[in-house]
Amino acid sequence: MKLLVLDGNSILNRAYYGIKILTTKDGHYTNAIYGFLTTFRRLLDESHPDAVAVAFDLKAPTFRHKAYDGYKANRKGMPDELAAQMQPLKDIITSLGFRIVTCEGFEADDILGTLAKKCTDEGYECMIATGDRDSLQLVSPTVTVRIAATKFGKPEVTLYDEDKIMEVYGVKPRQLIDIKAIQGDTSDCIPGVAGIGEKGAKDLVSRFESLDNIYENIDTIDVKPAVRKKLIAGKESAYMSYMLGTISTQAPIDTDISAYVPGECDKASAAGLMAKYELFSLMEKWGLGAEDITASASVQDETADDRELEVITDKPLAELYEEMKGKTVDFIYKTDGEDITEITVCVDTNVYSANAFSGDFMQFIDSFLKDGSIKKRTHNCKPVFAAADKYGISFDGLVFDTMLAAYLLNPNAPDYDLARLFGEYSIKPLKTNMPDGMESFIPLADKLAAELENKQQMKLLTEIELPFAEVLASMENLGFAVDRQGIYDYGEGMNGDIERLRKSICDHVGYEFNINSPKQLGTALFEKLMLPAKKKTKSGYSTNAEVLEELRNVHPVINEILEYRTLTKLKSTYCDGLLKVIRPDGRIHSSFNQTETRTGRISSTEPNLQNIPVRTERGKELRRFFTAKDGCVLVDADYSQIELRVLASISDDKHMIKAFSENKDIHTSTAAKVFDLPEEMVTPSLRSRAKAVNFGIVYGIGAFSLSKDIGVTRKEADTYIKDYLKLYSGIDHYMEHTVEQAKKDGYVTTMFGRRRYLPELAASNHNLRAFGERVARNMPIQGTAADIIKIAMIKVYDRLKEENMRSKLILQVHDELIVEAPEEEAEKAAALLSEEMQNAVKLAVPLIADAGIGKTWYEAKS
DNA sequence: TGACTCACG
DNA sequence: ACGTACGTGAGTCAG
Repeated sequence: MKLLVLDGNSILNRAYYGIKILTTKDGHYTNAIYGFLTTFRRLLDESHPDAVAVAFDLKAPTFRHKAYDGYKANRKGMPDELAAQMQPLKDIITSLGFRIVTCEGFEADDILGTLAKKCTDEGYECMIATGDRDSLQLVSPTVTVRIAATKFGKPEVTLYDEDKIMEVYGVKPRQLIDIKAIQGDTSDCIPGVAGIGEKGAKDLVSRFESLDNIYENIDTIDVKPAVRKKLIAGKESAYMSYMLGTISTQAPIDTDISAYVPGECDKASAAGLMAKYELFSLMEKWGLGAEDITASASVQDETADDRELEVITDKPLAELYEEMKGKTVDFIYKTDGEDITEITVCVDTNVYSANAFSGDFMQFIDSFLKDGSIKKRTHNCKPVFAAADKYGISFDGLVFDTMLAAYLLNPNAPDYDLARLFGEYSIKPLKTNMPDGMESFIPLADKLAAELENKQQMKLLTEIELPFAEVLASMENLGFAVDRQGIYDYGEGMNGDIERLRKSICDHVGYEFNINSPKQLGTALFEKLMLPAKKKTKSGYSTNAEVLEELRNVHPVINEILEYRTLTKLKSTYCDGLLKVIRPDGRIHSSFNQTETRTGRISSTEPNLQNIPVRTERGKELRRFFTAKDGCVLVDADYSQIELRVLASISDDKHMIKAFSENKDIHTSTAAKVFDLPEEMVTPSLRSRAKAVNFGIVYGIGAFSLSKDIGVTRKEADTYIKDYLKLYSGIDHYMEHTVEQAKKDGYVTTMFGRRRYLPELAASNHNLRAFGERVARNMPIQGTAADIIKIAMIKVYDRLKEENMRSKLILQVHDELIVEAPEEEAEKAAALLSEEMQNAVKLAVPLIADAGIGKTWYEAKS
């Protein structure tokens, strides 16, 4: 018989601090539950116990604070975010069939001790799993301790037997109590012997065996007089500490080991709970599947959908197409990354599959996709738009996309994979004679559609995200022409400078080292050259540009390091990076992700074309190699101050609206107001401070960060902000109102109904909550701007098509659009672009977009 | 894999 | 008492 005993509280605690905060979409914290169950599973798999007990302290344990927490230390309980996870975890453990043990007046440790002793008495093996080291004293030939830690979000288990303890501590397990009795333990309020610490205690016990031995021979043992004196003075305290430090083996609990043999797992309730806490990745590990969620009570009480799907295999595709006309059709598909290779469609309750080997597959795809009378629902429409675009067929009649819908419902989700969505939304599959995914897709689509209606986001989906996916697909297919040779030469041209700098830097330091390693660089600068270290990071000295900037005048090597960093960044990320992704057509085809950001912006990957250098002249040069194909030019237009205009509009601030309506330079206008000067008197320096304040306001601002940004004292920065908010009282009011509303609703929204949930606002952790508040202030602004440019892009795309122009939209960089236009169309395209951008939506202030034309991105950017 | 750094809006 | 602005992606190092 083998018993596994878990110290529930300490493992939960370790899990909580070892895994970054995780919440479900409605704000339940789950990171500790997740970590605990991962560790638990691992322990079971590694030790194969016959019986399992999970011990918990009865009252919420006091979270151990370090001394500087002062008098509050004893009153501060565990963080709310952790306490809230306790009961759900216990429920899950119970439903999995395991027994939880608690005992009034005894700690979890004592339960471990009692069960370990009982096992020893009965000749059983006992395995203890815990997060802290107190239990190591229980180790014996038949009792082992596994110290479970969670590092980098992964469970780590270290096994301690007698040998390992001897190796680490140099003593036998029982002697750990003696050491503790002398050393003490502040976190457990064990005094020990005053004046003797870890080293001294270890030394004494390893030389003289035990506390008793030491005191019995206190006059004759070989120790320094000072130590002897401390020992004598602390004798009473030592013996009291010994008692406090000894784990009880007498807790009045059920010690019939066979009573801890796990019972049947109640799959339905375990799966129901895991689904409720969105712990889908755990379900598989615990042998639970989607069918178990279905069986769970939380799903059963919902109105059952008893439609039954029938898979039909022998209908000619041409007939199938006829059958679909005028109906709503659900389809899911597979691609090989390029083309659609397989499609499954559902008409009424009949399911049909076809793949690239079916006779008239392409013909079918063509007629199916282009027929707008067929209303289509699918998951992830962009690749379908891309494939259709590639073959020159149109894709019409799309009315719903579960991926985009799920993103709108909650942009915080880790991904939008179908399998995860089935779990998250507790989907009960329809009955079918041949499961292929459609049986779950249909109820998912129905459910998401109902949710979107509920939250009044259906328009956002059908009028923005769905048509926008088509625009993105087109941009991905088109790509951006580049001058391969130009990029290559530019990169090669830097090699000499990089090597010269590398040599010189190593000469300054006095030895060869890897400048790319922040660790080695930190050592070189702050230990070898003894430069004053400003900031520290978790793992050492900070060497970022901000820190180095301040050391510029301290040592000539700093300048070279900064230059080295700039050049190697340009070389590796941009030159080497871009050269790797140029396709045979001479163009770079970035991927645009529509469901990545929490604000509604898109992101660009492989490569990221949204962070091509522009702020420095040397970096900006790269844009000379982003060109238009022969006979074409680039038209580039960007919004002027779109976020501040959005802010002026949604906050309805009369001063800011006035400034924009009069087409004023907003930063100058702000400076004039905040510093109480006529606009003509605003110096560039004052303007740039005002600019920083405007930025700060958009980001949710703090006086400290603002002061750092513009180099004034914190107090001055604070005055700027106060004055600003007094002058722009509409903004002040808006900011307060938004945060208040967010706390009430749990989410914020853009002008177009895009949402972002903010579980952080309910956090007890001050920093986390403050972060939530900044996000609450920023997201509606950034998100509304993102909505606006999406609308503009759809309009530009449609107009170019309508007017039969050959100009094409090829890139978006948040507030900037780039069109590749035949030379003869350039002027018209530029006018069209600015016009559609400016008229995308109607705000309380005008939207301004300036367009430029040029052969390269460098020249086109106005 | 996470931490650090730095490129962009 | 605390820590320090919003949103991204990529390259590099080191454990």
